Amino acid sequence: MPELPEVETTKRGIAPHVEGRVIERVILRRNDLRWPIPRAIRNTLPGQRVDTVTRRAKYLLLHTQAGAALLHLGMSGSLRIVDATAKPRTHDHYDLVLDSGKALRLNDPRRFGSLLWQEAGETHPLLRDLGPEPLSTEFDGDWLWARSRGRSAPVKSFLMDQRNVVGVGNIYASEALFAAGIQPKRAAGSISRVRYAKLADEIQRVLLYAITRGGTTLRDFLAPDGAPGYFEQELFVYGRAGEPCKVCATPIRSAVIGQRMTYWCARCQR
DNA sequence: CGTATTCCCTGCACGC
DNA sequence: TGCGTGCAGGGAATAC
Repeated sequence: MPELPEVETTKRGIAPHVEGRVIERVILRRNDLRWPIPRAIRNTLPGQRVDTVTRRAKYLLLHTQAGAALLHLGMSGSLRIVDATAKPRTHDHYDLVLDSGKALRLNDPRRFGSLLWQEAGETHPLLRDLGPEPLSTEFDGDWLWARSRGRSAPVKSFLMDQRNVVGVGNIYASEALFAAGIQPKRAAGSISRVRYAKLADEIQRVLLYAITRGGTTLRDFLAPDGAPGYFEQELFVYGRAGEPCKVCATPIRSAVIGQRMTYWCARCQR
């Protein structure tokens, strides 16, 4: 399940193969993923040169003179650079065929991913209301603190709301809250400025660490498998219900918060 | 406006 | 061995 570190790793993996290349043609093996694939992907994108590849939240943007293709991996998507002639496998939904003889190919079994189009000079509606990038300078504890005043929702749900900060998915929300010693069910508005400073730091630390780890597998973008950005044995709470806390040995608890499974240590997190 | 719930989809773990 | 069931998850849409 790609979270921000995986998407960032994917960006770094594909950029050298895609930037400066012309997309010669687009092969769509179905007309929709999460949403219908817009006409411009078929009509406008072919023939365009990709100037840069950037990331916004969990979207990858392939920028061209005419506009940008927006690629989202959903929860099961992965992108690989393949030979354009390579036979597609099950769930290979589209190819962006490059003038290098390679193709950028999406595989996405659950089809929660998307392929959208943003006209040059415009911002796609789905990107309009997004909060700050967690690794940017505009994101810090004061931002979270100010945004959370008067909010009764659990801090974990608050963190996963893309309007407050983007890219903090289910795994990293649990992990960052553990690292900051904050109980995930606590109302967002009841947490002090000082504790939000710690939380913001931990969010950045956890994400940066995962990106570092993902970076070690960048070469695999030309190989069959994707690149995980984290390793199970390095998780402190996620997926460890009933197992001993790695810090204090108290059994890790779990509960559904905001329709998402959440893990925490009742002793380390208050 | 903020919060809670529903929905999309498939692979996999699990129980019989 | 095979089948049915339930669950997971990003996040927009919908309901309240």
